[in-house]
Amino acid sequence: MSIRVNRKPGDVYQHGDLRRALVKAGLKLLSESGEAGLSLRAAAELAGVSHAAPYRHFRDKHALVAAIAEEGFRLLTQHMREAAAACAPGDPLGRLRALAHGYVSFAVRHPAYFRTIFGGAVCPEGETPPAGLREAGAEAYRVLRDTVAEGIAAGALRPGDADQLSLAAWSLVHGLGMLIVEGQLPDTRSHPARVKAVTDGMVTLLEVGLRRVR
Amino acid sequence: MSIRVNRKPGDVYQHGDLRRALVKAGLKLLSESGEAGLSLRAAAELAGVSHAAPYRHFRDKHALVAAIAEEGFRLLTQHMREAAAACAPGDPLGRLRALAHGYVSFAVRHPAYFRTIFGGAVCPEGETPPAGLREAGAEAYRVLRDTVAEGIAAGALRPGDADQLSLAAWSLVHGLGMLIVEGQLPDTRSHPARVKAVTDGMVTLLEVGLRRVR
DNA sequence: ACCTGAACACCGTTCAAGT
DNA sequence: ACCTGAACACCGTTCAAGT
Repeated sequence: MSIRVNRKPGDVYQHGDLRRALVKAGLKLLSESGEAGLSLRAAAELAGVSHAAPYRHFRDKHALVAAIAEEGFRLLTQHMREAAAACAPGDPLGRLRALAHGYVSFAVRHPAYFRTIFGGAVCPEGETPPAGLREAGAEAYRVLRDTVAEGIAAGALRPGDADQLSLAAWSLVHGLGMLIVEGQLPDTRSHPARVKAVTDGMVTLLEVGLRRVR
Repeated sequence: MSIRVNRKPGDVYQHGDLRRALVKAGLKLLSESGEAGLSLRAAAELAGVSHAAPYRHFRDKHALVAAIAEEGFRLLTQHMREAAAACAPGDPLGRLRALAHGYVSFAVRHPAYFRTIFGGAVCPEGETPPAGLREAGAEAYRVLRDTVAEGIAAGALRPGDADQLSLAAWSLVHGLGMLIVEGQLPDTRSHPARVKAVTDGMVTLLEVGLRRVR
């Protein structure tokens, strides 16, 4: 048996890392050409392999897209965490607001990632997304839920089921992000200031609604 | 000039109605095979014409999908109206709740329509959906906004900007519908009772938040 | 074990040609 | 004016064959 050590100039991935290289290529394709530009063959070409090679690592295109979406979801979670980190500790309402801004601003800044994460290409229609992607989603949800629970415990939020409040908050920012990205809110499309204002207004509404009445 | 009166057995559309026949074929494909089954060629075949014929009526596939989405949006609006009609007049809060249930239940019952209406296939990425689809969206929004305005005027809802409240309500139900349809809420996927319960809880939360404090 | 190249069925789009 | 049929470039997927 021989292990190839020298790679040809065209090779852009390390031996054994084709899977990772394909995911990275997919993210690049999404950034540069949008969802329409994401094809299995283009990802293979970017990774420097034949169009059939990806099938060694992914059962079908859905599986590749799901892996790309999982990576995108972790970027979204990181984006939310960073937005919240700028906030003073012990201020769950401010943290909630920061998470909301982080979520919506990620959607606006990376529309192709956002669409892919929550799009139907991730698995056959009618099926549930694969475990890795669901776990990435659960991680993002946990960040939100922890903040909501903290807010309830601190008495800043109206007492209630933390999951119900969290799901409502998620639906709110997710719906807003989707409507903006899909062009249903023409005023906000590519008007960052308008996006921020609309998000702010909506978060204020959420806060007013969820705040504990004193 | 001659007008063809007799159609061959394979013809399924009236002369001059190919456009309508293609939209109808598209809706059928969506219902039966989902988004993946919606192709220009399949729609043409269902309508009984060659794969090149649609280009007489639609500039490209985006234009056909947009026309199908417009029709789907009008079905969604009708679904909302019917849900609200079962409600006592002069009860804006109940009407708002009915609209929310109508919106989410349409998403669950017609996931392929819902995905297509708000999906990226409706126009090239980065562009705004065509006028017809935007008007269909504006019509649905008006139904919601009128109810919100009525609620404010009647003193049932907290005073405020009707557009801001309406956008928040739309985002909430849209986000919930999307998360369910895309399989992000595994508990609700194909569990109608659970969907109803979750929607109900969220609408209650919305009501509590928006209700005028007495 | 991992990848290649040919092959297949499908797709969107264009265009000369037919009526 | 409206549609057809061939053609082109692309796609996902499979499979025998190579190392």
